[in-house]
Amino acid sequence: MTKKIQRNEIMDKIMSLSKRRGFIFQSSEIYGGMNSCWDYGPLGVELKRNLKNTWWRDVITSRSNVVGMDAGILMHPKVWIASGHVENFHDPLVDCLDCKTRFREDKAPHKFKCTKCKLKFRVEGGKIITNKKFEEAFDDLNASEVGVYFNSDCPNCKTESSIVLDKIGCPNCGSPNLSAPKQFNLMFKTHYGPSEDSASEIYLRPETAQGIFVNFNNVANSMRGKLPFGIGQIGKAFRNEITTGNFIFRSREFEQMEMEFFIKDEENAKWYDYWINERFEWYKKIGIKEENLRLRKHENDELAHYARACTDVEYKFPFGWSELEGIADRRNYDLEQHIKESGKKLSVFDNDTDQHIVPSVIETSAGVDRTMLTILSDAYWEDQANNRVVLSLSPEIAPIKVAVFPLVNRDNMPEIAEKIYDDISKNMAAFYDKAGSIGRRYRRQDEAGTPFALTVDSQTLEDGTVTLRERDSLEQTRVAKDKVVAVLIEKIGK
RNA sequence: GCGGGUGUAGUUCAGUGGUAGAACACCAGCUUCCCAAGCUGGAUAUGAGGGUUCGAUUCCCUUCACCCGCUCCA
Repeated sequence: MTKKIQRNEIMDKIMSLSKRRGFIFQSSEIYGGMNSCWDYGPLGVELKRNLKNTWWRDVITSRSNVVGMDAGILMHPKVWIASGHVENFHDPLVDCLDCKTRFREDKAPHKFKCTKCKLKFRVEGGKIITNKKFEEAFDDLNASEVGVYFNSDCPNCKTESSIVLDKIGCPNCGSPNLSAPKQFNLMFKTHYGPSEDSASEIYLRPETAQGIFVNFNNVANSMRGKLPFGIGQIGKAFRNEITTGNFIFRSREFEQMEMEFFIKDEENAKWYDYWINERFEWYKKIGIKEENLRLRKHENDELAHYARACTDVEYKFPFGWSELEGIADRRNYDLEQHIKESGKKLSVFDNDTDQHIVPSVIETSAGVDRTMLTILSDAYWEDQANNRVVLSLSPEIAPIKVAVFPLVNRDNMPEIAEKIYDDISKNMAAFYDKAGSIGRRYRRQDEAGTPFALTVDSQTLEDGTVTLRERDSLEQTRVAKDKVVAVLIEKIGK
């Protein structure tokens, strides 16, 4: 109980800080807001850009065998037929009319019977289970649509509307009193063309990955790709989620950082392990505390049908452990699907075997916004001893690297400080502030996550050194003002 | 979408069927030689729409948003 209250408090504090300091605002706030849509403010956008740049550098440009690309959000409708999203990207949900819980219909055990003949069967996990005597009766029925059996005709004796629910059902209260299942398609539809009636209906992409797969030949040819090689991409994706929430954790418009690493199928285990490790280490590298990170391997029953294996990087959010990134062994499912649908060859020539092969793929799929929330939650702390709120962002991703202050607004200190600020801001994101007491200005920057502050004081007038103050330790050292850029660059470590 | 809770300033909260208040934050000035000090002044709010009423921020209805749960995933 107390735990729950504490959790909410931390999320509330992060949300409030995000707004106060200009990290994240609610979308369209002056019109009452948009359900789980969020905008990034001045500090948020810098943090996000730094995050994406770090990913781009560490996954793409620092590797000789990975390249980037940027596909459009709008794609040919057939892409989503091939990928399986049109057919599979929806959830049939049922409401219990008694206890009001909603659940996926195929997750609840259903038992049906015919009121005339002796037919009884149950539907569990998308499969019809019956005794052998009645097996043939079910040839034409689709086991995944449990709802169709309510009041349906008996497939055995053909009596009309004779099938009733025998036993159910609601995984929560056990009641058989359920609503008809509703289908929720999770893809955003829109019209491609200015006139709605003549325009074709297309989708906003629900993931960035397919933009990579459909460009496989283009990229492989232009970069002369030899296995193994990867293609990465950062971009927006859209899903009409049934439930959203937890601040920016799950929203309908979100940004992904995805990389498809194409390999020979027999090397799948090696590269799968390799990327799990790489990606896990990356989160530590951007400053996330190791004790708040873990890997979770998917059980066989939660794997997508095409996936051989999947492991999530999870973070311990204030609301609990949740997924940040999935590393999946997708075999060559996606390329094969596009080969089938488009009729084009999507393969590379393997010199070892003198054959064209359709490579398998290890996918790393990370959520930008989730990582943002991770960074903010992980960096947030309250320094009781010094009565301050601090975001301990790593210098590399901090929106502002250094703040420059005159200790007091006289004796030429503001002018000297402004000059230092001008020099620094040519090299990195800096911030100049002369308003209020020095302590207040330090506090403001602590909340913004600025790792360093430089203060011009009376000693500066004498010997040309300034105070360098570190955010987390509050330690102060003196640095010659013409060396600050070099010192800072070294401390930021880029 | 369903159930429960909540909407008052930038934030966190008071309060009232009759002029809406505080703290912190913010802005300007003074003061100030290193960690939210002080003084003076200032700007800013009842989520939206409708109803009842002489009068609604308060009561009622609708709607929107946020939080928690169900569920799902990046």
